[in-house]
Amino acid sequence: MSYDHKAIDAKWQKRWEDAGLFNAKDDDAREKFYLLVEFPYPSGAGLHVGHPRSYTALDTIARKKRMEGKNVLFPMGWDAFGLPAENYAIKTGNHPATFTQTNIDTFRRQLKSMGFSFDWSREFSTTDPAYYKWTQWMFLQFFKAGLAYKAEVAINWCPKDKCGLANEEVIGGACERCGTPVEKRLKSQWMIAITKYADRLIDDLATVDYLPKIKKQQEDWIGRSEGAEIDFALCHPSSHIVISSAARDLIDGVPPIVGMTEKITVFTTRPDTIFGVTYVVLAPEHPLVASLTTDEQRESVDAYVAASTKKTDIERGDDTKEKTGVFTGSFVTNPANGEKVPVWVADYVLGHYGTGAVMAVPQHDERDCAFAEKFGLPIVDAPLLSFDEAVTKTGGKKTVQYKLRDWVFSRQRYWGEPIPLVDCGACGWVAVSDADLPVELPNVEKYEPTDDGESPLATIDSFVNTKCPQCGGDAKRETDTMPNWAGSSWYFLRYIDPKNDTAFASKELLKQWMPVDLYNGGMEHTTLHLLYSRFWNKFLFDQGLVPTSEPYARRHSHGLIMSDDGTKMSKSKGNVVNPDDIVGEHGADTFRVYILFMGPFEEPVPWSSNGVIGVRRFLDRVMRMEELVKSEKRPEGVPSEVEGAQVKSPEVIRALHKMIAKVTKDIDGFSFNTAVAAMMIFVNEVYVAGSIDKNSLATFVKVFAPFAPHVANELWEKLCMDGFAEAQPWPVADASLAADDELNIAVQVNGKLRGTVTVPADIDEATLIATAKESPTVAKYLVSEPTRTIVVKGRMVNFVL
RNA sequence: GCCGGGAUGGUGGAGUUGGUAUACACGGGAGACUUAAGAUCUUCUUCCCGAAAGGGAUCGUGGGUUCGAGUCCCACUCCCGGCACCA
Repeated sequence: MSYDHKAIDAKWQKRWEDAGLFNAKDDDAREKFYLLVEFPYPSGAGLHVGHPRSYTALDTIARKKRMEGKNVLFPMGWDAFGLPAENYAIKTGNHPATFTQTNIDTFRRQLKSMGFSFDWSREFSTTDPAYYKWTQWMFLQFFKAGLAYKAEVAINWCPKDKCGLANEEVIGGACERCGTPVEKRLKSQWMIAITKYADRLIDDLATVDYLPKIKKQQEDWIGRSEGAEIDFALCHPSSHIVISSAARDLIDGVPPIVGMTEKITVFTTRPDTIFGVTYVVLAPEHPLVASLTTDEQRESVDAYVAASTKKTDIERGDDTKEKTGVFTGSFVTNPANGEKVPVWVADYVLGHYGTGAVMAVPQHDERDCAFAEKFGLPIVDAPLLSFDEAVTKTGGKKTVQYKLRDWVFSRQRYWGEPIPLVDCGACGWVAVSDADLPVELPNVEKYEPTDDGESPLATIDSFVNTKCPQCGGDAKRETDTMPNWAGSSWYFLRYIDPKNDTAFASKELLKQWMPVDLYNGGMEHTTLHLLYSRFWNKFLFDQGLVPTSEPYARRHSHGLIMSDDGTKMSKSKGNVVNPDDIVGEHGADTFRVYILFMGPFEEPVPWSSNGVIGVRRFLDRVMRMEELVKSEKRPEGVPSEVEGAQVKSPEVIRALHKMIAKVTKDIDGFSFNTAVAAMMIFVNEVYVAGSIDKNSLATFVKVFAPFAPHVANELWEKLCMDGFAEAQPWPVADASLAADDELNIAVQVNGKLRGTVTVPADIDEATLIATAKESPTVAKYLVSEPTRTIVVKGRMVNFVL
């Protein structure tokens, strides 16, 4: 017999919704628990089986937490700005909002069909003007605090998407979305000074409970290294050294040089190797390159710099290729020993890191060594100083450098939040006043970026031309939009107070609900969304707008669901599993339990259609347990007046309490696969016993409810119990009822298993040893008296001869 | 190259602070029920030898520590992820 999943799924989903069972309560004496899953981008393809892995796991936790008496906030919404909707709009001419709305409706229907206990009353989309009003408002707080600034920078440019990319969106030198190699392009962009928070973003990791690999990845991405800046004076400062301000601005991260420069400042983490310096290298972008180049060398240096700037990051980053470079003709003095060393230009030195100049120590650095060998530069074996000695001797200063760069916040696209700033000839960049927020996206005829790489908003005169909020004069709006990471950087705050139109959320409610107690998401967001949102929250905290410095108390992460052949599911390969098919054919609970059972939550696991069928069989078995209540045979000696259904089997009771203990522990430890196995073992025990009393079955149903809520409630109702299964308190295991009265003890001779003995659980050691010795399979190996006997309580006896 | 994480039956995976390796499930075999199929139930299923009793081997490879190692240590091979000329 197979249960009717379609009827049962629909019946309980409707009842939950009608009862508002999963809505979080704002004024509630119970302890709060805020669970968060990454809200999806509602793509046209619909929900992928990968999405629900995270949702199912946290839904199970949410349901258990409610049963444990917590006031649970478990919301869902839509991260809906982004390129796919825009590309669709470009192709079809339809507004991306229409497409997005259709997709949201599909996603919502799919999520509801799985019975997730989201609080749908708090749903919103980042594309709602009532939401992005506050995204814009927050951007203005960055702007007013001086953390948002416009800069002419060499940005990562994707020629296919015609769009600038943040450092974090470039994977191996290629566009994260389309894989096109990114180019460098000089562009005026809005930046946010995330680097100002670099130290806190690292140091505060000590205050949160993240998986170690997540912490590590964030630390490495921020890439703090401690070293020193050391000046190398020019040997022949000449009057032709003039630094144009334009040249200085070319370099991101290099502070403007004041006055005449007669030195090169390098950054090194190894000042102790200063005596081994045999040359100094400037990045091709370094502002001193032009002025340091002598007339004899000018032609070759100019050609080299021109060639380097044309290279993509992939070409330049290829460290397997031979090093290239060229001599400038100038020399500097080693401040430690007065030695004269040549200055070279080479693109293995990066313009954006440190000072864009390095002291080369071929003896201690592989790259310097390769370069020195290629160009015949000396390699000297010199004595080492201590770090501090070296800094003092060279007159250098200790500094810290980061790999993290400021966040490029401008996108030249349509489907994003407009940056709410206007450019006034008289006042410069001015914030749109709060009363005029949101700056809504205007309708455009063409959604494509312009050929010179401007946002399509630039073509809408009625949008662009405006008045300055400060002086009232003619001004022009910024036409760039925000990256799609903007809306997701603070969405966890909006769930707390989603309808508020006077603030992004009320302070009282923020204080009540923050921080997020448990946040689960993909590892791929560790250096993007997770870092951005931590930074964003820290900034709001500094502004006194949110109550906690860290947004997420705990961060966990799930593995990918792979195709059954172990490769990634992809549309092009046609091996994508549609959750609708599984839910339609086997029901929501089969889908949920399979997702949890298929493998360890943190690991990637292949999808198996057979595994799904196995889970469905299990659910059918669970549903049929009800028959075992009615058909129980009364054991010998039990008086007839005891109601048959209430006769308790000690084996079942013991199995029940073992199962409760195991499942409780496993949910808390994210071991959902073994929790499911524990419930299967219990059900198997019940079938072996051939009967179960009603109370025990009801207890099982409560434990089962967070995993398979539809089947659990149906069974709950069949047992004539009142209310919802998930409205019951979470069962507590009784250790005394779970304890075995007899134990199987392994008996070893010289560490080799030679037999087992079954003994009473409370046996004393001497009796146990005696029993073990007499065991027939063991006795024959005991050719002499043991020199040593090792007893592990409740487990084994080992005789050492 | 550097930094993480892995490697357990035909398959996905369990394996406590070092203490009966292979739980649970899939797949497969045999049987019951059925006109039959499916479903369900019973049962076997790490490998090798053996009719069985039993014995031997086994957690990527090779060493080590220990009464005892999947688990700890050393070296190596392969796989997955992250970073990648960051001085």
